[in-house]
Amino acid sequence: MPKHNADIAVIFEEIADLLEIQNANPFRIRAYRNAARVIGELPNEVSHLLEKGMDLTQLPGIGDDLAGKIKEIVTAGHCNLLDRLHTELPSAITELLKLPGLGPKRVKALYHDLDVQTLEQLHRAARDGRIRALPGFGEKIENNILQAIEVHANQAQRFKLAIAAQYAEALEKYLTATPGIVRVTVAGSYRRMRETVGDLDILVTTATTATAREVVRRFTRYDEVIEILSAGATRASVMLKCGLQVDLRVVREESYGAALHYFTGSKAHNIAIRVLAQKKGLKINEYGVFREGVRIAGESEAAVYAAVGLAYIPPELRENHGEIEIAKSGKLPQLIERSDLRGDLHAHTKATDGHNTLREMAQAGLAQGFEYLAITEHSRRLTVAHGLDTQQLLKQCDEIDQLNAELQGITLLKSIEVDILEDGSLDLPDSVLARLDLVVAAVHSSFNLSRTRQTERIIHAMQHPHFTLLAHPTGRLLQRRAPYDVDMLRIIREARQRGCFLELNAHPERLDLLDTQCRMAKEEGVLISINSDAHSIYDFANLRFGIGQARRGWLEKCDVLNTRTVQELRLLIDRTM
DNA sequence: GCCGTTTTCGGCCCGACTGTTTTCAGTCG
Repeated sequence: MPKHNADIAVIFEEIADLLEIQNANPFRIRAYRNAARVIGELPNEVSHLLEKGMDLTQLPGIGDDLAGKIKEIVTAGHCNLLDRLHTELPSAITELLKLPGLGPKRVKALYHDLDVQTLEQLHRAARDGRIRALPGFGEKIENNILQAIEVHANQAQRFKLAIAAQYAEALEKYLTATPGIVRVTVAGSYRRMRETVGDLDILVTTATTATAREVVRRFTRYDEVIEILSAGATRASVMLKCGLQVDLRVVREESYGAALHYFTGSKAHNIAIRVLAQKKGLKINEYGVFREGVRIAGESEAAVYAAVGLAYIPPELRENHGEIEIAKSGKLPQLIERSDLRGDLHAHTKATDGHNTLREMAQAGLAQGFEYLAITEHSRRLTVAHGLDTQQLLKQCDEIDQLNAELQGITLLKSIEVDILEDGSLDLPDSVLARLDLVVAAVHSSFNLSRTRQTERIIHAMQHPHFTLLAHPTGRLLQRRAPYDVDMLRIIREARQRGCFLELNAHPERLDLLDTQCRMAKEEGVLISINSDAHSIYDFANLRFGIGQARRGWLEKCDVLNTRTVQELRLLIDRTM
C-alpha cells in the first residue's frame, strides 16, 4: 500500500516518542521530529517525488539515513527501526505522552515500575493510589494525571481561526483595561494566521515589573476561565469554558519585540533564528538579543531581525519554509494586504441561498471599497441551494444591467457559480454562459472520484471556452470534509496554459486553496482570486482570513486577480474566453 | 541524525512554572 506524507510523519513522530522514552540522544530525537514536520508540510507527495527521481537529501533536515528510511516506508510500507522499537516498548505507550504533565521520563517510570502501557492501566494505577508512591511522583501529580485523562477523553481540539478570533478579541479588550499596561498583542499561530489554532498566546507589556502580577491576576479572573492551569509572576495558562487554552506572558515594554518574536513562533522558525544568532556570537531569548551578556536589541521585532542580519519577516511567513534564506538576500515578497483588493468575484443573493438583495450586496460591496462585485449564484443542479436555470439566470442578468445603470462607484459583474458535473461538463448551456462577464465553476458533488478521474473532470471543465475561475479548488471543509483527491499541480499548470484562474475562498470553513498551493500557483504564474463567497452583507468581513491565508502562501498584490481595476480584469478574463 | 565561510567531528535554542524536593528534575511552550 502506498504511503502518504502524513503516514511518514506519523511513523517518524512515533519513532521520536519511543526513542525519547528510551532516553536516546536528544538531538537524534529532534532529527526525527524535524523530519516528520518537513515531510508533513511538503506540498507534494514524497512517493511522487521519488518516482520522479528526486534526491530527498535535498530537503532540509533529511540526510542519507532518513532519506533511506523514507524510501523504505514508501516502498515497503513500514520502517524496520519502528518495528524493532515495538519489540522493546509497547506502541500504545506513546498515547501517554499526549497527556499534559506526562513526558518521556515519567512515562518510562510508569512503564518500568508499574507496567503501565495504556491509558486504561494508567487510569487504574492513579485511582488505586499507586502512582504517588513512585520516586519523584506525589499526590499532586497523581491527581493531575486523573484529571488529564478525563480531559483527554473529551479530546482537546484545534479551533478555526475565525472562532478563535472572537475569543482573542474579547480577551484582548478585557486585558487592555488593566491599569498600568502598555499594550496587549495576540501572538502565536493566531498572529501567523494559521487556518486553525491550538491555543491563544497573549503578550502583555508593562512599564514596571510590579504591574505584571496584577495582569496575571486579572487574566486568571476573566469570566470565561474555567480552570487555571498555571500562574506565576510573569506567565499563566488558563482553560476557557469553550475548551480553548490561553497562555499569557508579561514582559517589560523594552522587551516587546523579542518577546513578540518568541511568542509568535513558529517554533521551527524561532529555533532557526536562534541558531543563526548563535553563529554570530549572539544569544536570543524573550527579553532581547545579547552579545556577551550585553543587550543589543529587543524593543521591536524589526530590531531583532536586523541584529541577526535579516530583513523583517512578516508573521505569516514564519514557518521555516525558506523565508530566512530569502530574508538574508533582502528579497522577501511584499505581501498582499486587504486594502489591495478592488473587488470580489464570488457572492450570492436572495435569488439562491444568500440573504440579501442585489442592491444590498452592491451597497455593502461599495462600503468595502470595491469597484466591482461578481454575482455568482448556484446553478440548477444544486437544488438544495435553489440553483438557477437558464431563464432565471437571464432574468438576473437583466436586473443587474438595470441596477448597473443606476449604481455609482461599483459595477456588478454578471456571473454564476456553475456546477462542474461528474463528466467535467458545465451545468448550464454555452448560450447563457456566453452572456456572462465571467464564469466561476465549482465541484459540489461526486467528491470521492479517484485522483485521476477527479483531476480529469476538473481539467475538462477548465477547457470549456467560457471557464474563468475555479472556485474552492479542493472542496475541503475544515474539520468536516477532507479535500477531494486531485493533482493540484496539474490543475495549476492547466490554468496557466488556458490563462484562467483559481480561487482562494475566504470563508472560514474553507480557506481553499491551501497556503502551500497558493505558493505553488504563484511559482507557476497563475493568478489567484481572493473571494468572500458572501451569502450576506456581513460575510465580506471574512476576506481578512483569506488575506491571511494568501500571505501565508507568499502572495503579493501582483499575484492576485482581484487587485486589478475592472478594465484590467475584463482584459484578463477576455483572454480566457 | 544532521550539518559545515568557525567545524567532516563536535556541536545542536532558551527560560518559566510545578511539584517534589531541600537544590532541582521534568515538562512545556
